[in-house]
Amino acid sequence: MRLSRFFLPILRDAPADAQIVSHRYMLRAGMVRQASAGIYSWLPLGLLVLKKIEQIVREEQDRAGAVEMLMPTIQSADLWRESGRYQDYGKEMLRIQDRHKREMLYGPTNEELITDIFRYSIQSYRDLPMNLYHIQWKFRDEIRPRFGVMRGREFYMKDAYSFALGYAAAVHAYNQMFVSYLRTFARMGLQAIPLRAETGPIGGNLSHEFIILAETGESAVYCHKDLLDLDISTTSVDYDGDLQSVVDYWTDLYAAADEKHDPDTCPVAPEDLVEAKGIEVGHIFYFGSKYSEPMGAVVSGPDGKEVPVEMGSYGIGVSRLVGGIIEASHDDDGIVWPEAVAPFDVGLINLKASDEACAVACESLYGKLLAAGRSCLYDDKDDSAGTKFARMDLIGLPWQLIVGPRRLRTGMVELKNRKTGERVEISPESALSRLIDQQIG
RNA sequence: CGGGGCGUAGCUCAGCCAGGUAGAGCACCUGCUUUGGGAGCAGGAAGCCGGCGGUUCGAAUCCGUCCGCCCCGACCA
Repeated sequence: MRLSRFFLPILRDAPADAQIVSHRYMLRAGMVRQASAGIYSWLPLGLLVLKKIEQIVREEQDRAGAVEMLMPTIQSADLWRESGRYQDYGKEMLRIQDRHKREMLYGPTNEELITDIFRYSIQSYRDLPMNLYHIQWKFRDEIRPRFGVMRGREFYMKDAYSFALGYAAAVHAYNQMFVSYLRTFARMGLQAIPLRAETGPIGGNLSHEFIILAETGESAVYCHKDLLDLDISTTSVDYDGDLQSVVDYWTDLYAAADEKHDPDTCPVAPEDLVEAKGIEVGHIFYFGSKYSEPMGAVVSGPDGKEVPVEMGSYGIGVSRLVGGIIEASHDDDGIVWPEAVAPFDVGLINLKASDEACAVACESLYGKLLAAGRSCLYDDKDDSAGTKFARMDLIGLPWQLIVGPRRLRTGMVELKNRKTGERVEISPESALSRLIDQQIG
């Protein structure tokens, strides 16, 4: 993408509304624009990141055996009356009427809808287990939306729903999601910590939330320091095999949210205890027959008798992750995208657009990067060098390929790593081979 | 929903206390000079001062009301 043809409304000053760093950088980098309280338009740069995250989530869900589908944003109130949640959910649910005065709602979650689909289609235990997910916009009319996309009212979420016969199978489905969440967040360059959690309005009796550590996180977290060093990528995972050992490995070490942590009874020695701030990016629930029973989602078991299916639901806040990753990865100059979620792999800077040699060199590099399958934002604008550097640092692409007349006279360009700040003077050919041949992103 | 605050140009803000016909920086447009860390000079365009009502000869400024937004708290992917 040529910057001259892209839509990247950079702000030099952050709007006064934005308080936390991710919100400020998202606005300054032209990723989002607020439409109203807690509701955002996703501008091109933000959408690219949102899609990258979405795709990683999708791939890991698929890998874990979940099957993608798509449910609507608008739901009928009738289903929610069946489960009893039409009353329970309260004002957080946005209720609307259609022209026939039918009561509708903008879905805050989809347990009812998926249970309805399931009961209509599945009658036999032979079709179980099953895990269906979708990635769709949700709306929760938060009392106080804040922190940009971190706590919007409208948000993009992956939600999966598992159906199983019996407790053991249901827990296996739960464990599958548990492990896939660890993998999902690890791929985004995040260290996620699973915390035993309350089940809240979703219901049930087994639940974990996944939080990532960031200084600006909303809640305090206490955990054993070794938990921060666990790495799921070194564990080979067989989703059909026994996952309990993996789950145990990740839950044996102490980890507790602020409200559950008691310094007096904490089993971890003070020198091993880490206190940090966290952002919740995922939450999984096992809730048995809470919905299947009232809604009549039953299957015939091996003995021919009907039993309600055991369910779980599993959410990842996709749009929240965009902000969460920035919270976890930025510096004073701007965002520092992990390569896996960066909107472009490479930022190509032409320091002097009016210089013929620079333009020719940049065009060549740009073409070769694209031909090799690398995404590249080519800054071909006629701005001063300082402006270009500051802008590219702000939007945080992992690699900057800098072409200026001074170095080009000796046939060299410069390659800068956004994260480390390391710059090397290098030939264009070497730069290309480093960007293309090496596994980046 | 309780408490606090703010709405003036795309963004950051001044002006309001003490009423007199709209300001700055950045961004934008034109020209020239610049080009390795947010360039310089000159010129230009841009605002029903959140809406409505009131007081007044006169309201961005004072009063009332509504709307929007932000922050703190209780709730949440």
